Amino acid sequence: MKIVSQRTGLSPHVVRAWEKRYGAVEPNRSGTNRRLYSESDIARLNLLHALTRAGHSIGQIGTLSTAQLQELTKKTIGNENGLGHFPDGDQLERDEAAWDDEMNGAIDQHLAAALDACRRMDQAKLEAVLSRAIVRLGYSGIIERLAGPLITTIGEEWHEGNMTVAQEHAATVTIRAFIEKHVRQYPISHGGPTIVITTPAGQIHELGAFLATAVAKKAGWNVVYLGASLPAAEIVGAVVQSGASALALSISYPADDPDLPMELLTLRQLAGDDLNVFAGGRSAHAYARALQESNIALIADLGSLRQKLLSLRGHQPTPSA
Amino acid sequence: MKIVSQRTGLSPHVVRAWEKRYGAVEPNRSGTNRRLYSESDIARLNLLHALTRAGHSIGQIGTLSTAQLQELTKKTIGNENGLGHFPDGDQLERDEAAWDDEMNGAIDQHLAAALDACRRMDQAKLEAVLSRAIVRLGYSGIIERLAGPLITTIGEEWHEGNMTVAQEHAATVTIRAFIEKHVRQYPISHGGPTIVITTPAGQIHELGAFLATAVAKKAGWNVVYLGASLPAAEIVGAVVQSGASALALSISYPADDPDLPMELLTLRQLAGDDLNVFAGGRSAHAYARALQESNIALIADLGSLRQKLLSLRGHQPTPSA
DNA sequence: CATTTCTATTCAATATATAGACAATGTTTG
DNA sequence: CAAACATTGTCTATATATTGAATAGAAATG
Repeated sequence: MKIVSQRTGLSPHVVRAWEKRYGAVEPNRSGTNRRLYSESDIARLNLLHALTRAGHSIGQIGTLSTAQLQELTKKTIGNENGLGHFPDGDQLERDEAAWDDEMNGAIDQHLAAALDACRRMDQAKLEAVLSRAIVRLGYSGIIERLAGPLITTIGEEWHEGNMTVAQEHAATVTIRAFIEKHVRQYPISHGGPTIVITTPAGQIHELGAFLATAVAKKAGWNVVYLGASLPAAEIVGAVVQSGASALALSISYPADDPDLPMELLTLRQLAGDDLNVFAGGRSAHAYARALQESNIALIADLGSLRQKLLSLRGHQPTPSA
Repeated sequence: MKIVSQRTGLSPHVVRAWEKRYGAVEPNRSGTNRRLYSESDIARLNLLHALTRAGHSIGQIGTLSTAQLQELTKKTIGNENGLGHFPDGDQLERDEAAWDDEMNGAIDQHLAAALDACRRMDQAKLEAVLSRAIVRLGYSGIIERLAGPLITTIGEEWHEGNMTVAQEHAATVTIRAFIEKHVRQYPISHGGPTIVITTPAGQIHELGAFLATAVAKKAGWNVVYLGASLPAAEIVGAVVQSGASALALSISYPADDPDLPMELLTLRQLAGDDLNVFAGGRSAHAYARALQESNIALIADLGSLRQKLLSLRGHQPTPSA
C-alpha cells in the first residue's frame, strides 16, 4: 500500500526490507499477494520510525513487541512536546552535535530545493520537497524549521524584488495546502481553550498566521482562523463571538505601516485588558514599541508560541467567555 | 447514467467497470436493460469515490458493505460527524420531478445550515455540514451545487452589509480547507496541458478560483494556482514560465472596478492572441463588454468550465509552450 | 437519424512483488 | 592499522496486478 508509505514517511522499499529482514510487521496478504496493512501495523511502523530516528538501530528493535516499543519510546523520546534532550540513553550522547549539524545541513538542502521549486513555480515539485522533508523533520520540525524559514525567505526575496508576486503567490498557496493536509490529522480538541488567529489590517501575507494555527492546534487549542488583513473591530468581534481567551497576530509585511500602531491600540481598547494577545512574524519586532504600548506580547518564533500556548493552557484549562 | 456520472464525478466507463469487476453497485435494470440507479446507489458510489481519492484501492473496498465503507471513511478521512443519511426507502427512479425537488430541497437545507454556521463563525460546524453533504451530493455536486452557491451568497451578504468581514473570512478559509481536503486531492496528470488559474488585480475573493482548480484538475489539466489579486504582467509571466496553454480568471467582487477592463486589455496584449483565456464568477457578466473586447470567453458556471476544459483537452492533447 | 447506453475487449499507465546487488557506515578481528 | 564482516538504506531488473480509459458493434431512445 502506498498509503502506508505516505502515513509513515518510509519508502516502500524500506518497509519491505524491514519486513523481510526483521519481521518488523507481517501484514496480511490479499489473494494476489498484495500486502494489506492494518491500522496497528501502521502505528507500529511509525513507532519504529520514530525510534530509529532517535538513534536506535532497526535491527535491535525490529523484533520487539509493540508494548516494548512503546515503553522504549517513552523512555527515549519522552512525552513528545518536551524539548529537553535526555541523553542518558547509551548511544545518544556521543554525537549529539554531529547529529545536530547533519540535521541543519539537511534542512538547508531542503530549503534550497524548496526555494528552487518556488522560483520555477513548480508547485508539484515544491509539494514533493515538503513531503520528503516531513519524513526527516517530523511534523513540528517542518513547520518551525522548514516552512517558517521558507516563507520568511520568500518574503524577503519578494521584498527585494528577486521574486515576482506570482512566484510568491504560487509558493504561498502550495505551502498552505500542504500544511492544511497534514494539520488535519490532529483532531479538534473540544475541551481546550479557544484562540483567534489572523493578521491585522494591511498585513497581506497570511502564511505566518496559518502556520500559527497548526502550532496552536497541535498544542491543544481550539482555533478560529480568519485569514489575512482584518480591521481591529472585526478581530475583536470575532474574539467576542467565539468566546476566545487569546488572540495571535502575524506581522510580516509591510514593516513600516504608519497605521498599524493605532490599529493595535484600538484593538486593545476594544478588547479590554483581559485578553491575551500575541504578535509574531518577520516584522513584528519593527513594531516593538507599539506592541508594548498596546500590551501585546512579542513572540520570537513558532517554537516560542508553542511554549506559550502550552503553559497558558496549563494554567487556564477552561476557556472563559 | 449521465446523471449518475455527473453526480458522482465518475465517468460512465468507470461506473460500469466497477460494477462488472467488483460488483460495487448492482443497479436494477429497466425492461430494456438500462441501469436504474437508486439514491443509495449514488451515495455508495460517492463513498467509494471519496475513499479511492484518499488512497484506498477500489479492488479492496469495492465489495465491502456500505456500513463497512462508512466505518472506513470515518477512520481514514475522519468525519466525527455522521456521514449523510442513506435514503434506504428503495425508491428507484420513481418520479424524476419529485426526486429533483427533493434534491433541491436537500441542497437548500444544507445551504441554510452552512450559512447559519458561517454567521455564528462556527468553523467546526460549517465543516460538519459540508461533510454531511458530500456523500449525498458527491464530488461535483458539492462544488457546483453547494460550495459555489454558498460563496456567492456569502459574498452578497457581505456586500450588503449583512455579514462582517470576519465572518466572511472565517467561512472562506474553512470552505477552502474542506475543498482542499476532500476534493482537490487528484494525482498530477503528467502530460496533460497546463492552465493558470487566479484572479485579476483588485479581485480579492479567491474561492471561485480555488473551486475552478478542483474542476480543472478533475478534467485532467495540470494546474498552476496563484491565489488572488495578481496584476496582468504577473499573470502573463506565470503563463509563460509554466508553459500554460490556458488561463482562467475568477471575477466576483468588486463588480464595478473601473480599472479592470484596462487590466484585461493589457493582459491580452501581453499574452498574445493564442492563449485561451476564460473568465467566470459572480460578477464576470458585469464586465461582459470588456471581456469581449479582450477576447476572453465568459464562462457561466463551473459546469460549463468543466465542459470547456474537457473539449479543449480533447482537441489539444499536448500543451504547446 | 443522431445520440445514448450496453457489452466485450483491449490498452497503457501505475503500483507492487521478488530477488539481488551496492554503497556507506560501523564493528570486530588479526 | 588493515582486513573482514555486519548493518541498513537504496537501487536495479523483471514479472505481475490494478485500474482508468479507449474501441467497436449492437440495441435502445427520442
